[in-house]
Amino acid sequence: MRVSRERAQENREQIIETAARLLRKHGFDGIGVADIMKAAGLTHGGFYRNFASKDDLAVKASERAIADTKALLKDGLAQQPKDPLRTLIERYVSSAHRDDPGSGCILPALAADAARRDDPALRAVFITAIQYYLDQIAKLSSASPGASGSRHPAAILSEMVGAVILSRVIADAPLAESLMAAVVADIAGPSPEIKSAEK
Amino acid sequence: MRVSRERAQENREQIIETAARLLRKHGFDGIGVADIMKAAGLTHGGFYRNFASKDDLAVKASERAIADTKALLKDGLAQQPKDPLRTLIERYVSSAHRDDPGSGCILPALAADAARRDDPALRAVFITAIQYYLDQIAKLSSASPGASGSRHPAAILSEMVGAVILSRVIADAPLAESLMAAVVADIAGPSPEIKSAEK
DNA sequence: CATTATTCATGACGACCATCATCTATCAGT
DNA sequence: ACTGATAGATGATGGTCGTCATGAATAATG
Repeated sequence: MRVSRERAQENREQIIETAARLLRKHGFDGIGVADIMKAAGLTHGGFYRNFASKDDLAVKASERAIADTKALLKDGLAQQPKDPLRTLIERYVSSAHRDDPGSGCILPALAADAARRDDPALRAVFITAIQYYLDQIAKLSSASPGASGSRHPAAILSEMVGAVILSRVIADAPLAESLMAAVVADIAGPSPEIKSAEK
Repeated sequence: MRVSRERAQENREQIIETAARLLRKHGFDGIGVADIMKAAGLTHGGFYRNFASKDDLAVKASERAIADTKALLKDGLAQQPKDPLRTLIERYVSSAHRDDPGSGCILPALAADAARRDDPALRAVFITAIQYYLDQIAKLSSASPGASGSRHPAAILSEMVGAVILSRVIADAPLAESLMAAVVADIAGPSPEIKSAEK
């Protein structure tokens, strides 16, 4: 059952895309190769022609997930150019992000899983993601009129990641909403509406 | 192969203790019932007389892990009564905690895993842990001379949890050390030695 | 001391896992 | 059009998983 080169490449992309979603949703150990292939519209047979191992796919899927997240962030910032740090935080620490780990940042979704494997390639991907966020936060901080100009980017990133993870365990409970609101206000300052109302 | 009631109870405790350690270290899906039992000095046969399922053990092991952490925190605070918030943060966001998830807080170790299961009992355990930390931080914040008196406890807890998770992916790299240092300083203010040197 | 109850070991069960061998159909190059 | 290469389907492999049935050995009970 051979298929055109072009189509084979599309299939490969589809596998990575699907894996990026399912691995973030179910964890590295929570989803199998066969299920990923089925979700990608294929059978498990062709897997090892495309990837050396499941771990190999995990690396490539994580890279893809980061690339997607970067693009998403770029779009978001372009849409709301003023107070970009607030825009980042409000999108990151949100119920939308909490409820859809499959298309969210890999750090809250998979960092704990990645930390348990001693796969240097996988770790490198996550370190790259962290560095990216640190750079981005540093840049946005200096360009923002917010209250957190002086905080270290590592502190802000830690807070963002922790908030999403905690809100995901809490799930629907109101505690999650108040936690997220507290974190957003802590990083970006009180919301502009409130600030103007106080005047 | 019957054993005294007392001994049976000890075995049960041993299983929970061992599970608390191994689950935190390897994740819920990273370690099996047989391995846990073996590490506890038993075979896998007697497991289902003690626990209804592996999920049941996960709940009880998580509860145990929290209880141990509470005791550890209490001891730590008793040893260094001044500036208790700083004491908490310095112990929580440390390379010792980063390098030994098996005896550390369940939140960075297992919250992401717990968030993926829809086991209300397990979630409840984690929510209890979060509430405990929030209460504790609120109490210690007001009793501390540090700079973070006005921050919301949820913001501080998120930052602590995120910092430990991120430092675990980064592992040995110097980036982890600088991240942890930044977070400690962010929450507890610059270290007292530095502060006194500035005078 | 005899009987009963119960803890744990041995072993098996079906399900799932990652991985690979083989085969088939069809694309790519001639 | 013919032929070799190859993507992907089918199916098997050995291993591991959670769970349970059985049995042996001994503590608890009378």
